[in-house]
Amino acid sequence: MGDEKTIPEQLALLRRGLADELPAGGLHKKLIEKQADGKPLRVKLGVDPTASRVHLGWAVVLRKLRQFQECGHTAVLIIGDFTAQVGDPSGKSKTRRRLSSEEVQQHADACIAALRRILLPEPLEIRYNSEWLGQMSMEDVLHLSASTTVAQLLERDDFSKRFAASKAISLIEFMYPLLQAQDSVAVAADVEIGGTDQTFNTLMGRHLQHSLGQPGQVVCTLPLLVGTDGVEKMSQSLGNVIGVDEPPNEMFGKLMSIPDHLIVDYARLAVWWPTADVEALAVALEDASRHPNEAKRSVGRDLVDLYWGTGAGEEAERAFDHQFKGKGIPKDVPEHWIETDQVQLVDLVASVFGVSRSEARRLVEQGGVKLDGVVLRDRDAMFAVADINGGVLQAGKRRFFRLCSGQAPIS
RNA sequence: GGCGGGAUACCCGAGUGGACAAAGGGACCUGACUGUAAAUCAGGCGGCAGUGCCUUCGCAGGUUCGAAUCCUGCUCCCGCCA
Repeated sequence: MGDEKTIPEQLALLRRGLADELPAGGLHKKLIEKQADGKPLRVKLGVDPTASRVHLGWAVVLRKLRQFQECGHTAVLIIGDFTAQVGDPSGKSKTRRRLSSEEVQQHADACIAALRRILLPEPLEIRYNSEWLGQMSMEDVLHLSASTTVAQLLERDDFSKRFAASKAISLIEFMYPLLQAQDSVAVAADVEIGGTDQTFNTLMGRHLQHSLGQPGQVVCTLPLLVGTDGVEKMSQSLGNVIGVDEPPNEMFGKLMSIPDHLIVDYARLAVWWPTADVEALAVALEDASRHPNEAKRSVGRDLVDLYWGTGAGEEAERAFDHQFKGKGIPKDVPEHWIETDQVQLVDLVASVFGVSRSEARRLVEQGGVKLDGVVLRDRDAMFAVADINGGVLQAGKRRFFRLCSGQAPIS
């Protein structure tokens, strides 16, 4: 499809934002080899459906995969339905809970839809690794195990740390890198993309390919995106994520709440500004010629545009200012229907926001509850529903519901 | 197979007969400040109730006026030696 990019052009794009390229210069070599054969690269990215939501952290590697697609290479997306049940120990200091196959299947379905938001439909190959891993016999497994040694596995940072600290390392975790390596063999990957926490696993793929006489894949690692808490890597279980399918206002708002020191990372890895722009931004923030708030807005607008189309960012920014700067009530507020005639404040708050009555009581006592912008402090207050019909009840800064009298229309 | 250690609220982690809904920290929530940033300060953080009640300290029993704390059995986890 369309105009071929030259190799230098490709490299400029493909190397953007990379944390590492292993072996150094390997990408260039691969491109030349493959071009000589007249074939595109097979670029592997494995995702384990351990979570149901695709967030900006995943998007980092997905975008990179897409960039390969844009250069005409084949994206080989591996859904780790088998490995998800094994549980990659990467970066974890403790053993991960194993998921059931039902959970994995659900997650996989939910994820694929979101993945397609980022990847191009062509050239794309989607494979499930149960296809080959699920078929292996004990003999195959033993054969696979023979390709590496305990000493090699212990080179992995988190393994060695845990080992040194007398923490548990289960055998199943030990196997994980081998399984992932087997994926590379199965799809004959030329390149594998992963986060920096995948360095060991991806190199194991290269190692295994070599020992089976396959050309070894080039490994491209990308920095891990730090989550909205500014400390941990973005991960659904830590609740510090921005989902790629979040509505524009949410997305923009969450981006505004990230710590300042992450602005540059997000510009580079979440919005993929060109390298020069990212560097200029970093300098401007450093010498204070650019205000962090303004820079963040700019990144936020671009982020929202990226997922919701040009113009969506500006709109989200306006809504943001209205809600938080102007302390206004947002435009689109979910409705909450009340079927009784009278309600007591605490009951109302509890049912509207879905919290316990104790929690509701606290909110009221601490001045966190407002009706149409007016603080309500009397926890015993009774309201005739007719009087508050159409009003907007607010808890804290960001929870809003429009009160409606009567029965909710069937949806 | 033997020996030892452990299981406390979302997480880490004190508590070894009453004053324990259970120290402390983190996360989180609310308020102030502000750029919905950071830092800081104040309050909160099982449930129900106008301060009293109910459920909670791996599970099941028991001792006691009274147990997270003592006893018995069980489950699970970890380490060390073999």
